[in-house]
Amino acid sequence: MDDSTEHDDGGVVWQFDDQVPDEADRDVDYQRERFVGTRRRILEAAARVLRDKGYAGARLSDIAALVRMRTASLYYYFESKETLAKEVFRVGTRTAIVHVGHELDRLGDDADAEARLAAAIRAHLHVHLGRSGVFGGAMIRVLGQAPADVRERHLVLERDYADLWRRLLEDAVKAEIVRDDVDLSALRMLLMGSLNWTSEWFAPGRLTVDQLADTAVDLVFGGIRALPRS
Amino acid sequence: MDDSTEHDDGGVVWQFDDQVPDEADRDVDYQRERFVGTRRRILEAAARVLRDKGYAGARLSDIAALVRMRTASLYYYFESKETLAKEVFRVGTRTAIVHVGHELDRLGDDADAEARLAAAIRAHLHVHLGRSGVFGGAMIRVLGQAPADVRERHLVLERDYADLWRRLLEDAVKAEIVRDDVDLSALRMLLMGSLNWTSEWFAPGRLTVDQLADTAVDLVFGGIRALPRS
DNA sequence: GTCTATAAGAGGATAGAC
DNA sequence: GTCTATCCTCTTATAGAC
Repeated sequence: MDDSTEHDDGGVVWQFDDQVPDEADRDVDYQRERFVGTRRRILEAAARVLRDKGYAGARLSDIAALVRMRTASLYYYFESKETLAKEVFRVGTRTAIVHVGHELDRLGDDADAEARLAAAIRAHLHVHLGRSGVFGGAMIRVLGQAPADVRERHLVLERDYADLWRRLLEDAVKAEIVRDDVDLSALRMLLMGSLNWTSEWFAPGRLTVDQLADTAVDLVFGGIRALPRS
Repeated sequence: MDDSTEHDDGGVVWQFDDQVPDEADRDVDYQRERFVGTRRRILEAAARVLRDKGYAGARLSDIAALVRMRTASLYYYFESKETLAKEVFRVGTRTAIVHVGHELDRLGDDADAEARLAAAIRAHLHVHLGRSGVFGGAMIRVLGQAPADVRERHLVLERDYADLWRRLLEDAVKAEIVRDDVDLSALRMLLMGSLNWTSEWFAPGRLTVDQLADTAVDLVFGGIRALPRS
């Protein structure tokens, strides 16, 4: 087991990347777990506050209050607000990459391009709308207004995720599952928009996440036009 | 002519709502125009800064700098940061409502439901991606993190715009243009997400706004699936 | 690990000159 | 109308006790 651990969330496993400070004396597992656990609670609180208040509006005191701490105590876990935010964004994107990748692996390589694309759509929605969807929501809403430093460093990861989707779509075009007469980048971004925006409006109730995912897959592939009577 | 004036923007007419302070002595048209013009330049600068920095991160000094003023001078036009932001959001939504409505009127009532829906999609994209698309971008990105007061007051307008789309879609379902086997709210929000998200990634270049709009209409109606060889 | 106390600076807002 | 000067509050971050 490497230094990345798991936080189960209805199938979605959030990709924290728990780094214990080097200098600290943590040869006792219990201490390590405690440290890591608190660090995560802070990250989750930070994600929530970032999403709701924006980057500048997210006060460390709000985050601290959510985990019942004083502001100053946060500095035991993160060196600055910037570091904390960077980590929230990293968790958001890395989780999406890993979870979508995982679901694709589960399908196996012999699954057809349509099944793979559908699985990716479902997985992406589960990441964004699951119990810990705050990370996705925070990233989507706030990344664009974070300091240039934070944003630029994150572009690398973002590109990885974009590449994943680009490949999925290219494969689907080659397999003649997806039409080849439209700009594939535009198609991809229109699709991502549709999925990402769900975190702005969806709340389980009339529809479950699974039902929404079914609807999305259905509409994405078939469009909204009524089929002619047969 | 009422107190709402026009700012041409490639077909999209931004709906400013220029209110001259009551107390002021503005019987000279020239003075009024000057006041209104400056007010708009401030609103546009505010929209840009809000979009790029978020609500809390948008400094009045940034906005003032864009219009080459000192921060204090802004208070001659707006009583607070909140008032200014409220007005930016109002311009964003009102413009969308008016412009989409206008384009629908141009079609006339005898246009079929598909043409009307397509026109609305195109109009929405033009509002968000036109030269003054900052207003739409600002609203979409920032409304969710604005103070509760600002947000709640804006919900009324938002609802008007949502109703417009709801009606368009319901009509299209009745006309058997749009399928009736999926949750119409989900369909509407997936569509809006797709369109709204464009302001996060689209830049005219490989595609023009018109070409993107064509692609979007095409994909929304027909979906991404390749048609079987005929 | 978490706290209290406090330094250091930023940013919204007001007063009043020009 | 726009400016300079200033007030006041809030927020990040550090120091050091427990």
